[in-house]
Amino acid sequence: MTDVDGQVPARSRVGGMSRIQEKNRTLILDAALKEFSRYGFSGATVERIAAEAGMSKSNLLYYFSSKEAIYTAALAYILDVWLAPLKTLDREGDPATELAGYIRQKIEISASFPEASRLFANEVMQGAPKILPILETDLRRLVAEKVAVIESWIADGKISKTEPLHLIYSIWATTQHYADFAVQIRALTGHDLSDEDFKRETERAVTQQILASVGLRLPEEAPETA
Amino acid sequence: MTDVDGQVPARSRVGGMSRIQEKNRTLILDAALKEFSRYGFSGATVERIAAEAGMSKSNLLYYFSSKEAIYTAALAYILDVWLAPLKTLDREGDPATELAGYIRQKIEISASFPEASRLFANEVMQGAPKILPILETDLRRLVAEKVAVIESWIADGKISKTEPLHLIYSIWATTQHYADFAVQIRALTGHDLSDEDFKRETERAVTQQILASVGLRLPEEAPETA
DNA sequence: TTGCATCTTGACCATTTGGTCAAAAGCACC
DNA sequence: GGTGCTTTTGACCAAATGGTCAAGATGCAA
Repeated sequence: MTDVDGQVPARSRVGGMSRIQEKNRTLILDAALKEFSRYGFSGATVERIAAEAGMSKSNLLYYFSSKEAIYTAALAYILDVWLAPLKTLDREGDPATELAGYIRQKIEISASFPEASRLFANEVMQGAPKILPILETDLRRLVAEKVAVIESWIADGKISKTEPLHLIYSIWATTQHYADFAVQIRALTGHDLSDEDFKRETERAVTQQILASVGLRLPEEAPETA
Repeated sequence: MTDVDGQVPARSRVGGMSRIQEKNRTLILDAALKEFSRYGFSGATVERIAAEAGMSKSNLLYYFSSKEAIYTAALAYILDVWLAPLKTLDREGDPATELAGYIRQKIEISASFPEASRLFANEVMQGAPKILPILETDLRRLVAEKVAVIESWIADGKISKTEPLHLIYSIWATTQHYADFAVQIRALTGHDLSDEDFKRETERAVTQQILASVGLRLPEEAPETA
């Protein structure tokens, strides 16, 4: 996770921060996520973030030394969540199940943290000024690893011949699309991933499509928890 | 195309504008496209757009009354290009050829006007403040029409049963991804759609994937023009 | 060349906004 | 209740930026 941090006021309880600090930093990061994802870095204002977090601008700047520091911290705040699903792709597992699981997680995140998706998209679209280093190291390594997994599936004849990178890109693209372009989708259909039915249908459609592209079919639905 | 316009200085040659006006408006719109797609609406500065267009800020504001007017005009400037490919989907044509053609056009645009793609993505991600009305009318109508086309293909047994909307979304998502997330892709692979080989490979991979999802295979490559 | 509309610009203004600072309010511990 | 840290805030500042304006340059028809 390289440098990415947001400076903590001077001497804090060793190994952690005070209750107040912890609470406020979280409040701020949540507000920042909302603001930055809605308006982008330049469009966001520190004042509004502070208001959303329920404190004065000065106080916010007591916790984070600058707008940039808030932004960077917000990015770091979501990055783990963002990358976690890919890490679960397991070479030993059944490809259909693995891919379906990955897609389910991605869509779940698009549904529950659309702001995270948009923040990330925004950052990358602006040229990834803050996280390019991470993309070039951590993400690159992770992706290379998973490309190898997919290649092993191909080699074992478990899925049809495919360009692993493009497979990954299209999973990213399709799943994130429902968060990033939610407004457009809503304008066209009135639906939204916050709509349970639409979410289920989306997950099914995306999964079916991706699996078909590597010659697989939908795995059996996991029976309801009942 | 609803309202979307950018005000022309007072009395102009009936039915058109002077040479200078035409030239400068184009210069400005090109510069604006670059700037807005790179920094988003708020992050863009009129000064920089003017510089890029090779004129003073005051002069730019002689042609467009405000930053917002430039932005709106830039959106209108790209909107046609943006929507054109979908219009070509022909019910009478062969589904594999039609879809492949559509995908080719989308990727072509992602490659040659990545700024257009990013500008559009940016606008939609910010809640489509300017073009929501267009999405809800023109785009909605166009999409409904093409959904019907796809449904007719399904009814005729030409492609396998699919959710037409999701099919369209995934074509949008995958093709635009290569423009919007170009930086990320470059960070991972060093490649880019400006790379002819990579572009060809991408087009092939995306087409293959989309076609497979509806039970089709790649149509024969059109032989080289030789 | 003159006269007029178009075009172009620098000086200027008001507002927004990121960030500083010193002082006040809380709070914990003796 | 005093002492010293942490937390909180309003007043304030400087830079950036969108937009105005009056004056000057340019192009063009007669």
